[in-house]
Amino acid sequence: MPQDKTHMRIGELSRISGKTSRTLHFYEELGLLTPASRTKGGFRLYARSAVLRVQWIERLQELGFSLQEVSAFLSELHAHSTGPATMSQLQDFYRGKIEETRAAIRRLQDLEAELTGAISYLDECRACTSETARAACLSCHEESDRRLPDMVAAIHDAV
Amino acid sequence: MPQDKTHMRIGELSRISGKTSRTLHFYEELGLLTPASRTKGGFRLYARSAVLRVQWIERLQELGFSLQEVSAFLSELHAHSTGPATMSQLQDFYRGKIEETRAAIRRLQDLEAELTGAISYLDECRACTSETARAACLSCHEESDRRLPDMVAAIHDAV
DNA sequence: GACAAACCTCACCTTTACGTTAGAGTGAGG
DNA sequence: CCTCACTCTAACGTAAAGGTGAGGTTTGTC
Repeated sequence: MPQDKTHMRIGELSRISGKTSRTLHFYEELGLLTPASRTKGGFRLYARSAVLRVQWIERLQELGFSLQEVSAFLSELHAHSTGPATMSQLQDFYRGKIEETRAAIRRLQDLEAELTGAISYLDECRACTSETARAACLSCHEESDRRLPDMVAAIHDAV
Repeated sequence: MPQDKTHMRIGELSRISGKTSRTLHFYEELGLLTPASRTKGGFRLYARSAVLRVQWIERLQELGFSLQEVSAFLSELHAHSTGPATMSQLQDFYRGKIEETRAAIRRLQDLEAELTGAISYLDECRACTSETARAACLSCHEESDRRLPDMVAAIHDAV
């Protein structure tokens, strides 16, 4: 067993974090994750906190950051960040993305509404297609107050 | 001027849809978009409804569909879809993704909350760092009831 | 010391959704 | 007919985020 409880090799970090070792190597290439040390033989030894770091990267990715962006931020941090400025920079970094995140949420909600609209339109549609031809179906709502949703319209000439 | 008002060449479709002509070519390669006809010289002529089609593709992409998936769906439609079944298939197609979309929204909302939490934590943090050293800052909330957010913790050992 | 499992460093492969020339042909106005 | 903007096909390039060996070394155990 690895005689050092405060450090782990890449396999363990991999198991804990759910990332492959290739991925961890890759993060290292990008400067996102550096092993605390190495064995004499060259094996990477990670601090326990590396797990946090990997999870952090994962979250940022889910927020739509690219690994490049994360790496750029970390460099910036190392470059001209003295003490408390770090926390301020972190805040700016997050503030920058939160509006984007909200916009993404709104966009998805709009799309969800469109989907729901199309589905319910098609529900009505189904009711009248059972005994009518498709050609009739395609216009069966024409006198209805319901407008043909774009999500359905785009398919009309498709078939 | 192109003497046919019901058709347009790729440039116009490109302008209207905001996609480059390369993109439209690409869609065609994937079977997502077919010109209604060609000029004798070989220029693509698109129907007006092509605009709808392109927008539809765009929406599906935003919903997380890959172009392959869209193309697969269209093939399926062409293959064994007779009349009204089409609309039913479209419905299934949409129903399949709506749960995923909702999950994506929830995920983003959670992340947004994490971001907000981190930002406000750092707000408090800033108040006390003005006259204390960074080392102190890093633990200045230790006795507080507020837990150190993961989004902040991961950065602690980074610098 | 021997062995297996884990690890190392290259270095090329994969997918997605296009971008980017290259070289040639087309269409409409003048 | 000329010209110029537009379009054609074909084919190679790109970026992101790893995957997949190859060939060799280290660790820890027996």
